[in-house]
Amino acid sequence: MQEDRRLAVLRAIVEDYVATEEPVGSKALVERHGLNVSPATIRNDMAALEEEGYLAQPHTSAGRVPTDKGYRLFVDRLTTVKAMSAAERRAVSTFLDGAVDLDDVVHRSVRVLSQLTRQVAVVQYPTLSRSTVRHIEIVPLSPSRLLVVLILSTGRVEQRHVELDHELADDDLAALRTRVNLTATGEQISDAVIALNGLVSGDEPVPRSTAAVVDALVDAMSDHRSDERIAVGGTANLARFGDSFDSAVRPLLEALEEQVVLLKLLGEATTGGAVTVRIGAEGPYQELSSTSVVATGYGPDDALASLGIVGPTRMDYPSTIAAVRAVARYVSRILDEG
Amino acid sequence: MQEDRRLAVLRAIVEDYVATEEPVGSKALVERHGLNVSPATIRNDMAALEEEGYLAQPHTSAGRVPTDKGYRLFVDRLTTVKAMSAAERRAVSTFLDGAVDLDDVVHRSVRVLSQLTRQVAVVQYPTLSRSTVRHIEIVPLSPSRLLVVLILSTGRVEQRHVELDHELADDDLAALRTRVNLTATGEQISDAVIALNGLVSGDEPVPRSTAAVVDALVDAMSDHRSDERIAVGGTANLARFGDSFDSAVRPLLEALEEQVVLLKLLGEATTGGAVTVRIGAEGPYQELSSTSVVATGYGPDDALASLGIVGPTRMDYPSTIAAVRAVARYVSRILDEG
DNA sequence: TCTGGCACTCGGATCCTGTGAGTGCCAAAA
DNA sequence: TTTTGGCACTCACAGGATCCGAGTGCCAGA
Repeated sequence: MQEDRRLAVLRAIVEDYVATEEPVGSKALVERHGLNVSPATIRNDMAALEEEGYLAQPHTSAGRVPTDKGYRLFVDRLTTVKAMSAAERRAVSTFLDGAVDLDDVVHRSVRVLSQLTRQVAVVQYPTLSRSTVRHIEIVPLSPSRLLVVLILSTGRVEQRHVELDHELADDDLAALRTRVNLTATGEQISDAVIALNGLVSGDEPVPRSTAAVVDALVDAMSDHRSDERIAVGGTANLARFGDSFDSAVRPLLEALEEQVVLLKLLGEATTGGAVTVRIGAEGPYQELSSTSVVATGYGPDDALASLGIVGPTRMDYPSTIAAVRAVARYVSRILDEG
Repeated sequence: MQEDRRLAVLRAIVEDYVATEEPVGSKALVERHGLNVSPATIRNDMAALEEEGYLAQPHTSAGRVPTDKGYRLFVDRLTTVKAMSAAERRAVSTFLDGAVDLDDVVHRSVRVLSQLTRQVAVVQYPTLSRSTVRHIEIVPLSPSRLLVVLILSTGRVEQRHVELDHELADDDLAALRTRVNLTATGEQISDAVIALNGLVSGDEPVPRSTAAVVDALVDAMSDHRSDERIAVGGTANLARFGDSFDSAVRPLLEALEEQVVLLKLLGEATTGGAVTVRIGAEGPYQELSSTSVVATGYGPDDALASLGIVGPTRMDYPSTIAAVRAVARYVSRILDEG
């Protein structure tokens, strides 16, 4: 019985604190929410919640503020999913539908996500490893110089230059093109790498040009650098941090520069289909103790790559989660169609 | 005679202020620089410089601070170009030489530029209009669906989907591929657009598939959206702004989100070969009155696109200019070779 | 034209104080 | 056992007063 009320108090505190950005006291709480008890009762509850670690006091004579643990409980048990308005949903879909290619999809997603949440948005480009090969093109730049272009199912394009130590006739080039396409087209990257390597590892020797082209392709397919590509947007929203600039914004700006860190933050999200929330110091990054990450996977099985937002622990989790989920769904759908 | 000394005083003040970030007074000035006159003399000079608008006082009993006009004079007449150290030059060249494709070149440039200058770096992707067509590829995705890939001399790749209202035989596809390549390959974008349009505007009717493919190509070639692509890096350096967060960092973060604004800032630079410096409120953007832009063109004739940095008016102009120029040169060279 | 001297200014640091929001605790009521 | 009203207490913060010193402007003399 009181347990229920205590949770209600916690929820109310989280909501108020997110809205006002100020520690919330017992009196204000009873007034703003329809709690039919006196402030003193609330004080007892708050003391209990603080005892259990869900609340904290900035200083003795101030209101309470949720701790990471408090937010965690709020997110896990007290959140009623806040659906986006029809207008918002329409905005997302029309904006994303206008995209012409993969780059455009990613950039538009980052943009719409940062505008919806008013936070810093991060979108990872589709991972190479989950793509299939759509087509391989070999373009002669000069008699002994080739451009190898790898087109993936996700719309991603990788290119590599190949220098030959001998000239290659047009016929041979065409044959090579046909051969690699027959070998790799339609395959998953991992399988394509194996199949291509099979081409050159047989008993009989292969032309050096074939070996060079296959090398370039395998290199492009195993290029983890491009797995790490990321788009960031909405950094202007960092200006709303206002206070705690040095302690909060600086490390965040640094993290945003370090793609590896970002990927790790997002990475936790790709497991499972749901939206993942990392609150404050829950992750491995001490410096980001006052920021939360809301992220999820997208694409087939939500496993193609991740997207999400980074913001202060003090954020509106219900709406943010809804926005992240919605954008992920639309992006998945678009990639599926395109 | 005194004129010379006054300029020396201005230079000294700019240098000291950039180094210490504090208004500089007459006494400190004579001590730090080997000026063989008394503080009182310097005070007279400073008063004169203030009269002429090169200096300002934050408040009555404080030292002097350069005005925009003061920085301008410093940059235009008092700057001895500060060459980069051999180590720095080597770092730039080895780092940039490691790039594998255009994206990589741009990202690495942004990175090295922001690290050298410790400012926010901005690099514009090579403009479409200055590129030539390297190759056009047409890939059948299904009997009535094509992927058109446009490969440009700068290494840029654009792709478009084409839906046909009829099926296209392989032979026809090959013929079409040959035809558009013969028409456009090697041409400047502007000429290629004209030539391609010529293909379909003759008296005799052309197959609808040809028209559709040409449409897609022309669309990709006239896509100004991709002219607006930009890479930004080193935002973490904004943290060093420290004071004046709201007045300086917020508008800057907003500007960095708005590619149009950024392009305009950089855009002034592409004219002429030299490094352009915009100081404080010299540009059209009131909000950026406490930031300067140091930029230059790169590529053939320095006209392919722009790169540069954005930072506080109080910055080390000589080194910054040297760094921007050096990076632009290396990037130009790499694009030329690649 | 430069210099030393001198009075003056004023931002910023430091300390003090009053105020009020908010707390914890206790005894009485429910 | 839980809730409530009362009451003393704490403490951040704003406002005011004071002091300090870096730096200036000006002037008379070198």
